[in-house]
Amino acid sequence: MPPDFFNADTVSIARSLLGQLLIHQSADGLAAGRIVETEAYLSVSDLASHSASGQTKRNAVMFGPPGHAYIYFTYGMHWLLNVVTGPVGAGEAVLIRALEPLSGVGLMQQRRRTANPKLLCSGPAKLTQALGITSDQNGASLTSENLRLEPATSIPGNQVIATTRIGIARSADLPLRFYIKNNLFVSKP
DNA sequence: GACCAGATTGTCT
DNA sequence: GACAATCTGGTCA
Repeated sequence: MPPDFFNADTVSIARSLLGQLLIHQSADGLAAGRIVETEAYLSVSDLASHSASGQTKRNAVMFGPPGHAYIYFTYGMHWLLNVVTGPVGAGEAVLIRALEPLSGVGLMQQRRRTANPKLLCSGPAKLTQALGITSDQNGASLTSENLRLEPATSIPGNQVIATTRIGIARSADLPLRFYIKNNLFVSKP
């Protein structure tokens, strides 16, 4: 994606990331998929966002330059990948929640220990495992050679479902989750 | 398909 | 010391 793609309105970016490609080249090989589900996390008005209570060591990347990867660890075992958005210091990001596997499916199957294509990337922790993304990539640019977002398909507005986000308690009523209508690879319809 | 418990650890109060 | 932007495998239907 062009670098200024990320210095824009977070909700617009969450919508327009649908259909684009996420690619990770690791020592084990290349794995890539098409983004089919995202969630926007905003600034002070959004109590579910990690940035809501100010900057800490953990969420520092979220307040840094847009277009970088904010990756954090949760539930004692899962890595979640976010795209930092908006101007520097905004503290906003888009969580990548699901991919449709495209390349390196064999590698994904190996990493996920399942052959079922629907179980490879249909959730935020599943896709990081399938692509081999961990804290090693925290703060990395998403326009770099090894880890990047690439433009692919543009999804028409009438094919995008907007609904409430998953797994949060505060600001749970905001319609900030977006996914491609009727897509088989979303985490939950 | 729906519901539920257990896993497991970094981060912040 | 509590909790977490989740997943899996179990039970029951």
